[in-house]
Amino acid sequence: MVISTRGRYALRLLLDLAEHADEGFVSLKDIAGRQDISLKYVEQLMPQLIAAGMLDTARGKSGGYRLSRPVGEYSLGEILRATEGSLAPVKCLSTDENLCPRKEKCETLPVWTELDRIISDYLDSVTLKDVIEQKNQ
Amino acid sequence: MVISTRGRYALRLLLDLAEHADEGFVSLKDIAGRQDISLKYVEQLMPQLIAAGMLDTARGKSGGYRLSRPVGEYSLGEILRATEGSLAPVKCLSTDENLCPRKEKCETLPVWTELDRIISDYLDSVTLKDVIEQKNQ
DNA sequence: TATAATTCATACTAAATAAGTAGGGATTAA
DNA sequence: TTAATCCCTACTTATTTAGTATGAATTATA
Repeated sequence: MVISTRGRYALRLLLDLAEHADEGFVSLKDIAGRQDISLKYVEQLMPQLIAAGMLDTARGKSGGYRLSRPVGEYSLGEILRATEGSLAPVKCLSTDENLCPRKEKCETLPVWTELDRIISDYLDSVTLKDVIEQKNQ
Repeated sequence: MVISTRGRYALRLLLDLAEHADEGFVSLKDIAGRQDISLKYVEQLMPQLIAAGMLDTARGKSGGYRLSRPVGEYSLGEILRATEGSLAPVKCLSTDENLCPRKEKCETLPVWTELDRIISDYLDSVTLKDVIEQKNQ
């Protein structure tokens, strides 16, 4: 799995926000309810999305979240990278670079690198807007 | 991670066999030694590769393994699917299909389906021969 | 100004998966 | 006959994923 629950939930959460963009700040409770996801779990995804500059927030009563940009300006790559940390399909490519001692002579590394590029290219090319309009293929 | 140690090891193992194809049956001990992988761990990958018809084996003393086809006829997709079980980038796509109750109405499913297709297409297009000749890009 | 609804922060727990070990049986060339 | 090999199954450990729990800080609103 390149993409775990964190990334999938984050995406659904941003889509929900996009679809309720006219309602001002939307509370996580509402989103979690609609999306049928644990409130407490989703709360943990927020800091990373905020750090990535994807959301405006309002604290306190009647607070909530709001997209900070037009929906066409969120790529899935950005969203998933923010929540997953990495989209690398093999361990060799993620975490710290000097991990694998075979790196230099490894015959398979070029394949992983290319696969990684293909995955990233695709996910970077699709935006929230595309998903909402179902222009994914 | 789409691809875990199992798949990476299996690939290296088949590459090693390809590069020693002129030596007849090659023992796992030799391969594991050269590739610096635990013999006992690699032994567990073999049944799946054999079941997939990728190898000829000889049991008993001076036995071992041998590729059963020309190197150009092994795609990485086949190798990795045999050892990993699935190459699906999200859980929604693998295991049993009726897993997710949101399946019907899910807005994100088309993206995962397309990503899955892209990954499979690439891995199915590269063969052991390509890797050996470093024609991966 | 009190209160209830919210975000925000941190720690903990449980479940699942990945990775590796271990022991020994079956087979067969030498 | 023996040593080297494949083959089979069970167990163990480490890592990651997923989810719970507690509660402090903030703020609109009654």
